[in-house]
Amino acid sequence: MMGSMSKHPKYQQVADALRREIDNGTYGPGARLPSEAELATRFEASRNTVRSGLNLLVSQGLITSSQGLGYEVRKHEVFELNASRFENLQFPQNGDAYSTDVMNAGRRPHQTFRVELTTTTEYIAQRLEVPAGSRAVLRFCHRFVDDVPWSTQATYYPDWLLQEAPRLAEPGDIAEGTTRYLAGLGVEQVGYADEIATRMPTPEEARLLEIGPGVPALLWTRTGYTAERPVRCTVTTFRGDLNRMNYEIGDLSARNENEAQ
Amino acid sequence: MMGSMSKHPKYQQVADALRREIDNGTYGPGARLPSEAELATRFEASRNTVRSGLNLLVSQGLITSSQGLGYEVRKHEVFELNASRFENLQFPQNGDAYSTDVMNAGRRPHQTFRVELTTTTEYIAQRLEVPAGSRAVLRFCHRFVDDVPWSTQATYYPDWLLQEAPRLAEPGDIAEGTTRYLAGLGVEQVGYADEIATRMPTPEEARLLEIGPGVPALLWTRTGYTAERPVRCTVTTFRGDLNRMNYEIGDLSARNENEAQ
DNA sequence: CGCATCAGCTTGTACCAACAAGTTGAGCAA
DNA sequence: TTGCTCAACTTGTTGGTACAAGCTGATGCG
Repeated sequence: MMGSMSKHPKYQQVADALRREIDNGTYGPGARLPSEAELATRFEASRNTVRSGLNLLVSQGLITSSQGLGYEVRKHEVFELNASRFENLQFPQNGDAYSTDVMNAGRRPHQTFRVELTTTTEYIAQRLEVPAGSRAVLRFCHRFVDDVPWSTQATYYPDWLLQEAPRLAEPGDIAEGTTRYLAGLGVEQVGYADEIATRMPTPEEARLLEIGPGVPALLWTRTGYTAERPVRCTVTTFRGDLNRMNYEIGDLSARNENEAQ
Repeated sequence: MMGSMSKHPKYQQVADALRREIDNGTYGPGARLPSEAELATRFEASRNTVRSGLNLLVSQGLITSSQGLGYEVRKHEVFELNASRFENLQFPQNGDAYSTDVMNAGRRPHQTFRVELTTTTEYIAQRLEVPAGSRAVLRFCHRFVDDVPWSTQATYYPDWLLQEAPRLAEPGDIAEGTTRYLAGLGVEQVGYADEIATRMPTPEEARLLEIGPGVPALLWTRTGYTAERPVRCTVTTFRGDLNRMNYEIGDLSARNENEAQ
């Protein structure tokens, strides 16, 4: 402790020391860290300084804190999302694929659903190739796994499509699935463009998904096209710490059959 | 100011108020916020309380701070990454595709490169289907755009492959590209598995990519397979605020030809 | 035994003070 | 003019204090 000789600020030394001890297993996933008072003694720092260091680790997603309980090392439990799977399955607007996926993993799925008439943001309008602010139907889905918020999914359909497919604007599920419904009306999707982005969640997103500090959001935008033009744009928001997106490209069929055994 | 009646803590009210003003354009991208002292007066709070609020916005990636200068609203400049493009191009290990991409965008590319013999981490070993800790060649690339760090790319080749392809372990570029080199030796890639994840950067990543607080990292793992087994695993790390990953699935060829015009 | 209370731990919020360190522009000296 | 110094701003760091609020287990009453 004497000759640290470091020109780093003290709160950073605290954070670095704790990070090392978390990395090397001194404090494993789920373990409780010493209290602020104990750390203050150990590092010969004030409680405020120790708090600054801990705060750094919190905002880096390494630990969490709860009043009355203390700090504990975050444990990561990742849920794999296979984006390629939906290629043939069609997109699970009514949550069929989602529900079976979750139940197959031994979890309990739950979702809320609503439909509303809204106007397009710049972002959505650009992808649907309609004027910004034009009318659109939003079908919104809020999904939970074991009562833990998992994702929000917002699918926008452009105004012109509603003439051909009025049931899109009606509240409630479309039993056969929107993709099949649209295909039955001659609107057939031939391809997708996916965009994946990440950023810190907005307060609204943090509330809906119960995202704590230091955890980024993973945003998945899928725009579906017929041969002529885009027909839908889906923005799905995930908790970044609980999800990973997977794509398979090329011919891995032989491999996948192996893994299935 | 009088009847706020809010049970939210004061530092959160400060953060919320500033966030609203950033959202509604009072402070646009790049704008400078009032100083801590001014905000303290306006919100009738101490400097520390104002700092707590500002800190919240910093760790949410909404603003940045610099000593002596003040706080300013972060401006987002996104660089699109088209993952599907590499499907046919082969993976640009020597940076050819990267350099042309960047120069086409009117930017100046720059990269450093090194090769080293290392051992596999659990994560890499699992994807290469080799024992954890086994020997592997790491070809590491650090990329810049206009001298701003852009990405780090680490490609691992399993031990067994070095018997057939010794040049992988030699320092320096492989002129024709590693994929072509391997194909010439009969090691032909037939598919990829991509994984995309996000999390807050480690200090090491934050240093290499100059990632400030409140900005997540975007991790792209691509495992390349021959018909029999994995032959390489590439982990690319991006700044989450500067990059977006794009995939195209299905038949969008007609659309892409249109856009090219 | 069952259960409510409370002491004693934890973190959260809010304030004050002082000084360090980075930036900028005014103003002076060569 | 040019170039340097420095005052006056900015945020960064570190210490202190006090009280609020959440959690847990021990205590003791009924």
